[in-house]
Amino acid sequence: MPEGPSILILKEEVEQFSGHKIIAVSGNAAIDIQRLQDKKIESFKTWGKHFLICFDGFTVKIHLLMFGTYLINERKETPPRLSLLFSNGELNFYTCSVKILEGDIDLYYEWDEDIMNENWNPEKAKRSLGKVPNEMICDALLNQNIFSGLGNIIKNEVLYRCYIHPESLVGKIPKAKIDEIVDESSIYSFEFLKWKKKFELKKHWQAHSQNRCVRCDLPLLKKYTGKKKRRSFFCTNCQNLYE
DNA sequence: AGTCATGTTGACGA
DNA sequence: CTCGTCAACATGAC
Repeated sequence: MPEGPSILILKEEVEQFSGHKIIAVSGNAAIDIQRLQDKKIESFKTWGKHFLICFDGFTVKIHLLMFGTYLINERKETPPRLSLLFSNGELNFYTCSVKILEGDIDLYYEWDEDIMNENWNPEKAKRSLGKVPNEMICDALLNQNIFSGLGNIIKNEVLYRCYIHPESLVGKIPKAKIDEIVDESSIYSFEFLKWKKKFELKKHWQAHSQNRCVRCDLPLLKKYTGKKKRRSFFCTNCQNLYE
């Protein structure tokens, strides 16, 4: 379900509840959910794939992992992990991780690591990449403390766009190419967001889950790459391997 | 019907 | 102690 852009869509969809009081709370989340009863939501925030419900003094962190879903003003048959009722509607989360972060949320997150945050700092990402020269770029891109919000789809599309083989070592990739990858990670994420809203995301995939290179027409290779062993789709003809 | 996937954490052993 | 590996979680698309 979620990479960073999908979580931004979630945030947009629930803004109608920001500032509202929770008039009933239920669910099977492993936290003291009654604590949310009658509390007013100060704001919704996101840090990459983390969805944050901020209250006075604490924050509920929701991570949808691979299969998490949510419904607004609708319910499923299965019991919700967390269900919030407001005077103007309801918000239900299923099969997700729910945790509580105590105190000031700014102490938990470096907002400038989030590739879709208005304060995203690409120079910081480049510095962080400089510290992991022996990692494969496919792993480094998925590192949430360097590219918060970047997921496997974005990884594959960015590397394809930049002509970089996923198993390239970070320290061997020319600096200009590193800059391009860093910039493209944010650019592609916002295109992902735009296409996802129009329900036409998959139509625009050039590498992820694709069989053939649209540039040279050769078959794409599918391989579980790097320490993270996530699926990579790439063209060994068009994407350069730096090792 | 079995396989696989937009993800992360924690346990365990070398 | 640290590293790598693996299980666990859990749903829906094909």
